[in-house]
Amino acid sequence: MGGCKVRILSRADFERSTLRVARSLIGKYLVREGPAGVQAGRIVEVEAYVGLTDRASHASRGRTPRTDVMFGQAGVAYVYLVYGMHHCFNVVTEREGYPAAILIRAVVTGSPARLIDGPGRVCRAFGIDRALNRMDLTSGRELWIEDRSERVSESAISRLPRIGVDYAGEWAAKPYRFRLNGLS
DNA sequence: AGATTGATCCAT
DNA sequence: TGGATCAATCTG
Repeated sequence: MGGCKVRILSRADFERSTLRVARSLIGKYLVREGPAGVQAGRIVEVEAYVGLTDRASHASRGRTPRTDVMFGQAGVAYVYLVYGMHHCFNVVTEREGYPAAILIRAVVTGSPARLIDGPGRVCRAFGIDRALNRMDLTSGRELWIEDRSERVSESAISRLPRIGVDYAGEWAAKPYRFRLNGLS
């Protein structure tokens, strides 16, 4: 088939408004090149964490050893351990000095296709852990995101409140979660 | 609903 | 230095 271009997302793709990048990540592909070979998953759910004032964001309490990566260069991985057990994978966005990132919450992968629903499950399935924290996702090595020229219409995406951030007051209700409609 | 698990952060 | 907290998941 002609016209089916594949492009690895570049720094410039991530150096934009986090909400817009989050929206655009739906339908892109997370690709992991590891010891077990190459795996790819179609991204179907993400959450945006935007700036110092976003009380749901780890960065809302300032720049610390953990959140430092969120203040850094866009297109870099932010991977952390939550509840002592599960890893969560994020992509850093926006200009340097502005803390923001997008959590990858669900992908569809494999044949037959199966939904991997939940950030901890995504990391487990793709072998992502803190060893990949601060990795440059634009290098085309180990971990990156591909645009495979699949258009996803606005009407195919729901905007919902983020999960597990009830502590964040009014910020908990903001529709910063983007999910593809029609998933099981 | 309750247990799990350990890094992180801040106040004691 | 101690302890509350946590962007989750599994089992019942």
